[in-house]
Amino acid sequence: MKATIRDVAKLAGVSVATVSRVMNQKGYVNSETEQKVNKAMKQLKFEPNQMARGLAGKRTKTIALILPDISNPFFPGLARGVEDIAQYNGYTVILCNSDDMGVKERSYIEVLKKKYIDGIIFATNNLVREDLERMEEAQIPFVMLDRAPNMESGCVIKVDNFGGAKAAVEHMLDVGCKKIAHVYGPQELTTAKDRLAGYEEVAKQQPWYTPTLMIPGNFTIDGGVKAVEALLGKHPDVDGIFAGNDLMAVGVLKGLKHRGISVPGQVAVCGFDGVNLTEITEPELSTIAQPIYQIGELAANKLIERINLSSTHYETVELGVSLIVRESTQKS
Amino acid sequence: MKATIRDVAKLAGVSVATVSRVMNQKGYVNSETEQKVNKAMKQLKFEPNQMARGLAGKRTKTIALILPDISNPFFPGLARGVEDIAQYNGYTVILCNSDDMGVKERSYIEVLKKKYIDGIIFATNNLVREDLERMEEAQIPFVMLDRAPNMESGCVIKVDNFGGAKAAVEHMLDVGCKKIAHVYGPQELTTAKDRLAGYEEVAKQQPWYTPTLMIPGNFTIDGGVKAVEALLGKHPDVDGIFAGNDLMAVGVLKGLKHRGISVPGQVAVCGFDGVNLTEITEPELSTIAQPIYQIGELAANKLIERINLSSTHYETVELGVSLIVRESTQKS
DNA sequence: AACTTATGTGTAACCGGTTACCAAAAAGAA
DNA sequence: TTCTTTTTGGTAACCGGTTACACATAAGTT
Repeated sequence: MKATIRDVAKLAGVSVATVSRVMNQKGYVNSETEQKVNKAMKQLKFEPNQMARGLAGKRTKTIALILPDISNPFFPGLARGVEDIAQYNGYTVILCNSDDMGVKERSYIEVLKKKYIDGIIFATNNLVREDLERMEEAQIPFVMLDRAPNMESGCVIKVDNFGGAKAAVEHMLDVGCKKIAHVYGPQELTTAKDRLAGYEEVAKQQPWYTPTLMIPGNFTIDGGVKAVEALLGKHPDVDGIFAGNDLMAVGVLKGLKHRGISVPGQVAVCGFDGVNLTEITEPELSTIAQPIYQIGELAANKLIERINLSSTHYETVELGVSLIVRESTQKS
Repeated sequence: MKATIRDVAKLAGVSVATVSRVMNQKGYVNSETEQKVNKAMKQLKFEPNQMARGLAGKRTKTIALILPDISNPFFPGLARGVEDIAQYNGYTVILCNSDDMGVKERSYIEVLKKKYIDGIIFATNNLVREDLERMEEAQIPFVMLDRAPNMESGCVIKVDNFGGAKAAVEHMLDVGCKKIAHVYGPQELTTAKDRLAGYEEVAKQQPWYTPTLMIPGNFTIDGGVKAVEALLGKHPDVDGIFAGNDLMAVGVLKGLKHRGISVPGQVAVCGFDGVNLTEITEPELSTIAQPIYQIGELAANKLIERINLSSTHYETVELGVSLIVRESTQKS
């Protein structure tokens, strides 16, 4: 039925080793022989069995992307970046949703190990040091997104959350806000923590600064809605809200709308992430955009680089973010 | 390093065949022997190498999901449904973005074949009959989404696009619309075609019906925006627009906003699909919701069923859609 | 001419499972 | 007691590649 390397060898009148050498461009092969082999491969429509290759050579040309939830609007773009680069380099990507649960992540790692995956990209935050160490032992290259760099190996890709948050608050001051609140995400996440820190850095310099202007929002739309309630109770006079991510910013918009407060007229709103949905809200949301797609690309590129070089040295890359000004902060 | 089946056999004092039998619960094994083997497996932390299993047994416990673009808001939910079911059944899913290009899809199929994937879910529409036939020959089970059923094998999952479109138009008539336009998607897609047909079915009965009320919109936000321009030129008096999908509905909303036309006051708008972003527009969008997540689940379940039964008979399942009424059609 | 070194190709073991086939012991039937 | 039939378990081939090692020639050095 399907041609094997031995069929090709027989047809070309050479040994399997030679065929293998031709396929993989490895070792010495006389160019005439090579022609013969190539012709035989064409003729038999030979397709090397990846399974067999994997077994013998320990390479599967498959990587995995573990993320919390592909339904979260932040991740499709990232996944797309990863997939495009993977595809370009002949890799295939396995998608894993962990719902941000450590157990699920660990169980995925086990499965992936058994499948001899070549490497893993973690867009999650629940693995403890120990888990990562086990990855190293198992010699599985990996890259992490938005992690605190407390390892001696592995690659971490992050964006300038601190700087981005500062830029957001400064921008809001620029457009004339006199009292800016911050709705922050889960503090176990470095991203959320850094953004909060960025807010505080700038806010602390302001006369209106007070800790109760910082409200938890859980990184969800609903969290944003609730945060507005909580906030307006204590500070009916806020005129700017910086949300720790776009989802919460959308929630904030909803909450304000519900209260009959106009945006940006009475309150300016700024998000963080730059997901597509910031363009379809009314008003459109100003936001600190992360280069989401590029992060995916970079992660995949770094991973593939590590796979090829079987290098494991610690490395961290920080990408910049950019302020995108839209209607939600046009106070003038 | 890693324990193999032979290590286990040696430790348990049995043969590899017995170990394999225990692992796979196949053939006769004395329960005492089984205990011994299980103990040995525990002790050595034996993890069967999936690669080897695949090579020998032709099963990889991996399925693929080929879709146009995971960044399109319709697909993350679908992918999530697929992944959840796959995961539950011990399968792993490979994600492939085809950008709706036949070439890419075909090239993916080739790659996936080489990787001995167990089955494929197509959420795309560019494969010709010939391609599908080749899949059958290769004995790869597959299920398709929203395809015209012109095959004698394969599983097709679809939703009631025709009925949904009718329901949308009827709903708009109910709320008092006197002239309803339709922005339709690419007619190569059965989904778009069926929705257009559904619109026509109801609209034709109305005194205001005229073909120029049907405008192409390309299934994109921008297409929706442009469609509004085109439409308002010819029919400044429309008071209802039914968009063939939510993305275009969002575009329509944007276009109307730009023209200073109020929704739903002057014009009611209804979308189709039920993607999340319909909840964050202003006003929130009424839409015909597809059970997106469930479609993914069903597709995965059907595929796995086919893999297990190696059945190939033609089958088509149609799911219902539901009208979700939100602000954009509350004319009263 | 004698000795290296580079080039070209084949043999066979190996990766780690699955399974067809065979043999022996235990249980049941005649 | 003897002859099936059912259990139980081992041997070894096989899946389809990769690659260490051996061997033969050609080319380059002294």
